[in-house]
This record gives sequence, structure tokens and C-alpha cells, in this order.
Amino acid sequence: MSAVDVDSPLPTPKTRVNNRVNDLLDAAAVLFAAQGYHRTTIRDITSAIGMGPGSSYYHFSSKAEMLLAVYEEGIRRVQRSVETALEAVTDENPWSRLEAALTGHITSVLDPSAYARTIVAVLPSDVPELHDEIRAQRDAYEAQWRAFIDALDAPVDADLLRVFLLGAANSTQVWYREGGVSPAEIAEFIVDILRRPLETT
Amino acid sequence: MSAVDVDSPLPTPKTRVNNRVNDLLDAAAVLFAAQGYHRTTIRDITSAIGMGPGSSYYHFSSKAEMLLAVYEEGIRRVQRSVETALEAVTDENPWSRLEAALTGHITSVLDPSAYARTIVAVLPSDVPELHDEIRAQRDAYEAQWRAFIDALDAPVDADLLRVFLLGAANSTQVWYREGGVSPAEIAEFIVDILRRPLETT
DNA sequence: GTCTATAAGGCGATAGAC
DNA sequence: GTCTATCGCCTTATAGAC
Repeated sequence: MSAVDVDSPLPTPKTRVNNRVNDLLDAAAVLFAAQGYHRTTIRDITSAIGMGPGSSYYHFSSKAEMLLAVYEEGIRRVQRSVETALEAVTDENPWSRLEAALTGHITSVLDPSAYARTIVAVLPSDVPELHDEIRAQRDAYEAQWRAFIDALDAPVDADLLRVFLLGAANSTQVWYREGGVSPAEIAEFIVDILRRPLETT
Repeated sequence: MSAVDVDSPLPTPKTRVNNRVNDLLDAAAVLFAAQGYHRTTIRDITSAIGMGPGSSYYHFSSKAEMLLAVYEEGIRRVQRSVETALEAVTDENPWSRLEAALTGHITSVLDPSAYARTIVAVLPSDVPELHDEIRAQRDAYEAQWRAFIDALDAPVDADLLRVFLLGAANSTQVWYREGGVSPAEIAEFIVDILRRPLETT
């Protein structure tokens, strides 16, 4: 036990390792979301964080494995975003709860951190080798939405309503521009046109 | 002038040329729509119609040019499909006309011939070199929809309603399965939830 | 118009030094 | 853990025969 050990404690290795992996995944998420899976190269990702192209293989054994890691984190984030939005709802009105869930979902799929953006931009059919895993995660998340729809007790096909709500919410990724309407306003708009009649007769 | 010329007339060259180009585009449309632009190779396309890989360059000078040709035909087809559906509408009710336009649009973006499917599956950001041209064609088509929305005279943001309707209609490509609800039923469902209040109080 | 052969470059992934 | 160098493969696109 020399004094040196006490004077210069090393940073905990785990923190440094994880930070580097996180840098890699952060860059991968942004590029996968913006360019898609196939147009994004390992070189794109590593050079974005000043890393050599071969180094990523210490952390992930393939490009597909990197995508899966980004995808799983994306699902986690959109789920957390929906939960957080729901916690802020005070009343028990299912329409209020639906609107909150939509706000959480839209906020997440537009998040510049891009993890959740990837789960919309990259479809199961884009990466056949991961098709089953990606599909399973999508389905698990979307299944949660059945509860929100069922709670409305609306006289319509619940499955159709679910795919339309999520389809409309995900389409924000194509047309949304910073500085326009907010995720909360988009969610409010969608819920409004469902609740109120639009026809003026 | 020998008798040979009369006995063996050549098929009109133009017909043969066009048929071959059309075969190429038909195969390209199916593959672009199913796999996306980057995962589809020239070899995939040409081998699908029993053609050598180099031969496509007699007709198109690059892969991007082939996509553009498919894209333009896709826009033409969805426009024609909407027009045809509108011609069948007898009354002047703008809601009936909206439902017909939606039916035409959805039918087209689900069409197995895949030309119109490509305009949904391939985004402008997928092919930066064609970004402006693709964007311009999308915008021109979507602009038509302003008329359908305005005619409703509904007390909502017309731009939001337009992107919501097209987003929901295009999302059918992700979840639609043959043998389930038809494009006409999907369109009816969408228009119904807009017109009628869904809340049961 | 289509063929075969091939050029030129980019890709994912590996190897071994440090 | 990251580097550099490189392998082997696949890609778009071209060239010249037929």
C-alpha cells in the first residue's frame, strides 16, 4: 500500500467503458434514424465519435447487433416517455389518458437523441436477420395501446383505431419541423377530432 | 425487295423496347417497395427478369434514374386511382368525396404492382441525389389534398388534418394483410371517426 | 439490346500491434 | 480498448463482343 494509490485513484473502469459504448450507440442512433440502416456504415458511426472503424467490434460483434442495442433502448425510452406523461394526468378520464400517452409517444419518436426515432425509421423488413426480434419488441410495445383504446369504450373496431393512432403519431417524423406545433398540440388535435364531430350540419 | 422481307415481317421495334423497359421497371418497383432502395441491387432487379446485370444501363444510366422512373409512375398511378374513385361518386357531399379519394389512395399504395407502394416506402432522405425531385413530386400530389380538406369546411387546422389523413392512410402499408378489411372499409372507418363523435357520454 | 468480363471502389469484419 | 492495416466480398458502372 503506497501513497500513490491514495493520491491518484483511478476512475471506476465501468464508468469509462459504458461511456464509450454509449457514445457509440448515441452516434449510431442518430445515423440510423436519419439515414436508415443500410445507408449508414460502421465507418460513419465510428468516425462521428473519433474512433477507428475496427474498434466498434470490441463492443459489438456486428452492425446488426449495434442496431438491436439501439432498438431496445428506443423501445425502453418511448415506454418510459409514455409512463411519465401518464403520471402527470390527474383525472381518470380515459380520453385524457389517451392524450397524455399520445403526447409521450410523439415526444419520444421526435426526440433528437434519436433512439426512439430509430424504431420508427427502421422497419423489421429492413433487417431480415433481426426481423423476429424487432417485430416482437414492436408488438410488445403496441400491445400496451390496446388498454388505452379499450378504456375509451368507443363503438368502433379497436384494432383499426390503434393502428391509425400509432400510424398518425409516427407519421409526424416525416413532416414535423422544429418551431411549429408541439407534440402536446398534435396529441390534442388527434384526440379532439376523435371526440368531437367534425361535420357542421 | 426480296420475298424474304414480306414473309418475315419484324415485330415493331418500339413495342419490344417498351416491353423490356416495362419488365425492368415492374421488377424494380416490386423490389424497391419490398426491400427499400439501398438493399435492392441492380443484380436483384435484372436477374428477376432473366437479364444480365450490365444490360439495365442501356435503358437507365444509373440505379437512381431507375428509381426516379418508378417513382414518377407511382405518382401517376395514385393520382389516376384517386381520380377514378372520385368519378364514381354521385353526390356532391365533400365527405363522400373525401372517402372516395381516400379509397383511391389506399388502394393504390397497397397495389401489388408496387409502383405507388414505392412512393411511400422510399423517402426523399433515402436518396439524397434525388431529394429535390422526389420531394417536389410528393408535394405536388399532396397539394391536391388541400382541396378535399378545404371543401369539408371543418373547424380545424387544415394542414394538420391533411398530414394526419395521409399519414394514417400510408401506414396501412405496415399492417395491412390480404383477406382482412378492404381499402374501401378502411377509408369508411377513417371518415366515420372524423364525422361522428366517438365519445359516449 | 443483351451478353460476358471486368474495372474501381466501398463494405463488414478480422488480425495483431500498442 | 483503441489503433492501423488489410482481407474477401459485393457493389455500381463500364467496355467491347455479338
